[in-house]
Amino acid sequence: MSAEAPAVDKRRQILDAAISVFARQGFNTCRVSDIADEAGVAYGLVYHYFKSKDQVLNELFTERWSLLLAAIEEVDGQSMSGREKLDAVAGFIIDSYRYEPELMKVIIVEVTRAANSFGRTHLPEIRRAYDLIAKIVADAQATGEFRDDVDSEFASMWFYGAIEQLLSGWVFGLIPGEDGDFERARGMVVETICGGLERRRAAS
Amino acid sequence: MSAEAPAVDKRRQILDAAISVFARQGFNTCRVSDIADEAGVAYGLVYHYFKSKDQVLNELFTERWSLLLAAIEEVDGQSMSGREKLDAVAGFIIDSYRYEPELMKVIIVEVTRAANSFGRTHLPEIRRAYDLIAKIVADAQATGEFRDDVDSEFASMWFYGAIEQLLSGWVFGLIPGEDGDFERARGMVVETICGGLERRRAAS
Amino acid sequence: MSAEAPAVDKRRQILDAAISVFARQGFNTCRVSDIADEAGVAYGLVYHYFKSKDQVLNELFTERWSLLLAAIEEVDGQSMSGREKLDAVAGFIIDSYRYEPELMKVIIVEVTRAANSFGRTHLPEIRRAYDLIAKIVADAQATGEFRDDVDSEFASMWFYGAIEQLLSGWVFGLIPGEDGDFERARGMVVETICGGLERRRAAS
Amino acid sequence: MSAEAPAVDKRRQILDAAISVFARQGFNTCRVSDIADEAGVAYGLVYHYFKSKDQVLNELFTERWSLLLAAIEEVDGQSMSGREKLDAVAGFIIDSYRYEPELMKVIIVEVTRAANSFGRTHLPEIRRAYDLIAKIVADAQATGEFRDDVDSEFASMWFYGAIEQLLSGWVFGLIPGEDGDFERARGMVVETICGGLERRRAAS
DNA sequence: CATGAATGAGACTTCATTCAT
DNA sequence: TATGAATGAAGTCTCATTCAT
Repeated sequence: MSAEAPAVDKRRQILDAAISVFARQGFNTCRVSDIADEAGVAYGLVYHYFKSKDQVLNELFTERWSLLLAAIEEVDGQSMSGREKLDAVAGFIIDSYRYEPELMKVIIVEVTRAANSFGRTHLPEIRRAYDLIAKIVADAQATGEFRDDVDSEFASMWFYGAIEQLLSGWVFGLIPGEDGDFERARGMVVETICGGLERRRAAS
Repeated sequence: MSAEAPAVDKRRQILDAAISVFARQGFNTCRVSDIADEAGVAYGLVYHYFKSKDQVLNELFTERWSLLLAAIEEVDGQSMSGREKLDAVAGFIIDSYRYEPELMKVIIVEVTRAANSFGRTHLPEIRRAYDLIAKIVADAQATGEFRDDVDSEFASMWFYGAIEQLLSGWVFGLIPGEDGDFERARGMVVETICGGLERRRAAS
Repeated sequence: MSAEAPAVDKRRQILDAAISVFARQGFNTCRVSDIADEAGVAYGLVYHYFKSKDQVLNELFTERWSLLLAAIEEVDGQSMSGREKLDAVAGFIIDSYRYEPELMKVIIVEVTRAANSFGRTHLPEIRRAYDLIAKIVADAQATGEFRDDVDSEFASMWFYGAIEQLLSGWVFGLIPGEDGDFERARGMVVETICGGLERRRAAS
Repeated sequence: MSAEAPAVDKRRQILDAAISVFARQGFNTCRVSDIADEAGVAYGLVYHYFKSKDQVLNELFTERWSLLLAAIEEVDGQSMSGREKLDAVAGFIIDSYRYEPELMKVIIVEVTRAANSFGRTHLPEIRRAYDLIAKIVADAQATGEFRDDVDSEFASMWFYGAIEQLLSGWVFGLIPGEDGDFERARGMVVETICGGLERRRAAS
C-alpha cells in the first residue's frame, strides 16, 4: 500500500561488504574490486556512492562511532554511580563487538590505532570519547566515589585501553570469546578498573 | 691498534632510519627509498642487508620485543610481590617509550595492533608477553595477594591494554608526555590496576 | 491554435551548453556530465539526443562549417575582384568569432587543428574550404589581378592560416580583441595578404 | 681510450619514441605503455625519468622551442633586411619540419594550438616567439622597409600563422611535401607576406 | 660492499555508455 | 521524453624488488 523502501539499497550493500572485506583482509591489502565483488555490484558503483576507498572506511567509522558517543552521553546523563556508568559504557562497547565483531574489528584495527592515517583524521571524534569517559570519572571523584589521586584523563585511558585490549584479544583469538564470556569479561573489567579507582574503605 | 668496528655500521644506520620513517609516515605509506634517503645510503643497499621491506620491520620488532620478554622474565624470577612485579614491568615499557618513542610507536601502531599483517605474524611472541604477565597475576592470586575471582588471562589484558593505551595517548598527543608525567603515569596505572586486583582488606 | 515549438528545445540547450563547456575545458578534459549540468538537463538526456560525446562536437562543427562553406561559395559567385572576395571571406570568419567566440574557439582548437582525431574525420569539409579559397585566388590570377608565380593552393594556406592565427591570438589573449580591433584586423590582414599576392604595378 | 657516452641513453630513447607515438596516435589517445613499447624499455622506466606523461611532452616542446627562439634571436642580431630575416626564420621552421616532421607535428598539434592544456602552459614561450618576429617587423618598419600602417604584432601573427598552416597542410597531406616543395614553399611564403608588408614603390 | 637504473605487476580512479523506470 | 543508477573497460602512476656494474 505504502511506498516501500527500495528492495535493495546498493549503498548499504557496499558498506556491509566493505566491513567484511576490511575485517578479513585489512584496509590496505584489500582492493576496491574485492568490495564490489563481495557486494555483488559493479566496480564503478563503489565510486558512484563514495568518493574513494578511504571514504568508505571513514563512513563506516563515523556511523558507528557516533553511536558510541551518543551512548556514552546518554549514560552520563543518567543519575547513576560512576561504577554503574562505566559498567554501562563497557557493556555498550562489548555488545557492539558481540553483535558486530567485524565492524568493531575494522574500527579498532584500521582507525583508532592508525596513528598515521585514519586515526589522525578522526582524532577529534576519538578524543571526544576519551573526554566523555574522563568526565564520568571526574564526576565520580567529585562525589567522593572515586579516589582523586588518579588523574581522570589517565583513568579514562586505562578504562578504554583495557576494553579495547579485550576486544583485541578476541580479534586475535587470544582469549575465549564464547557466549558467556562477554558478560563475564564485562563484569571483571569493571570490577577491576572501578575497584582500583574507588576510594578504599578504611581498613580496620 | 686493534681492528676497529667500521666507523659506520650501515646495517644499523638503515634500521635506525627505518624507525624514524616508519614512525613518521607509517609502514604502508613510506617507500623503501625513503628509508635509504633517511639513512643516507644507496637504494639497493637496503636489499643487501634485508630481504624485504617487511623484514626490516620484523627485525625492529623482534629486537625490541625480546628485550621486553627478557625483562618480564627477569622480573618474574625475582622475589617480589605481584604489585612490585607489575610495577617493574610497567616501568620497563614506559621507559622504553620514554627513551625510544619512535620505535615504540612503530611497534604499537604497526605490529601489536595490526591484526591482519604483522600482528598475525608475531602472534606467538606477542602472546608470550601476555602469558608472562598472566603468570605474574596468577602467582599473586595463589599467594592471596590478588583476588582470584578475576581471570588472570583477562587481567593480563587489562594491564597491558591500559599501558598500551597510555602510550597511544602520548603518540597521539592526547595526554601530557612531559618529563615528570612518565613516572606519575606509571605510579597511577599500577595503583589503579593493582588496586583493583588486590584482595580488599576487610572493611571495619 | 497551432502546436507551438516546445518552450525549451532541450537538444539546442545541450548543444549550446557543449559549446561553453568545450571552450572552457576542452573536449578531452570535460565530461559528458559537465555538459548535462551546464545545460541543466539529466545526464542520460545527452544520449537521448546524441549517439556519443563525439557526435556532439561533430554536429557543432558541421553546423557551423557548412555556413562557412556556403558563405565562401556565395562570395565566389559574385562579380568582385579577388581582393574583394577575400575581404568578404575574412569578414565572415572574423565576424563568426566576434559574435560566437566560444564556438569558433572550439572549432579551431578541437577540430581544424586536431590532426589525429576530429581533424582527420572532417578533412573533406576542411579541405573544401581551402579549395574554395584557392579557386578565388586562381581566378584572380587568371584575370591578372594576382601574380601567378605563387601557387594558389599555397596561397590559400597563407590566407586561411593568417586568419586562423589571428583568431588564435584572440583566443589566447595575445593580441587586443576589443570592438574596433576586429575591423582593423580584417583590413590589415587583407591588405597584407592581398597586397603580397597582387601583381605589382610597374615601378617608375 | 676516453670515457665513452653510454652505449644507449634510455632517457633519449624514450623521448624519441614519444615523438613517434605522439605523432602517430596523438597525445591523448596514446598510452604510456605505447611509448615504453616503442622505446623498447620497461613500463616503469618512463616514470623513472619523467614525472608524468605530461612532462614527456613538455620536455619535447621546450627542447625544440628553445632552439627556435635561439634561432630567431640570432637571425635578429644580424644586419639584414627585414625580408632577409623573415626568410631565415621561415627557413628554420620549414627545415625543422623537413628534418623532423614528427616532432614538429607534435609541437604544432599538441602544444601551440592546444588552448586548454599545453598551449596555456607554455604560453610565455610561445608568445616570446611571436614577440621576436614582431620586433623584426617593427624594426623594418622603422627603417622604412616595411609599411607602417600594419601593426607589427598582427603582422607577426600573419607570418607565423601562414607558416604553421603550411606545416599543417603537410601534416594533413593537403599539399605536396616532396623534396623540392620545401624550398619553393619558403620562397613563396616570404614573397607573399613580405611582399604585402613592403612599402610600395611609387607607381608611375 | 655499494650503487641506482631497470623491471613489471598491481591498484585506484575516471568516465563514456547503457538501461530500467 | 526524461532520469540517474549501474556497468566495466581502460589508463596513469606507484613502488617493491632485481640486477648489472
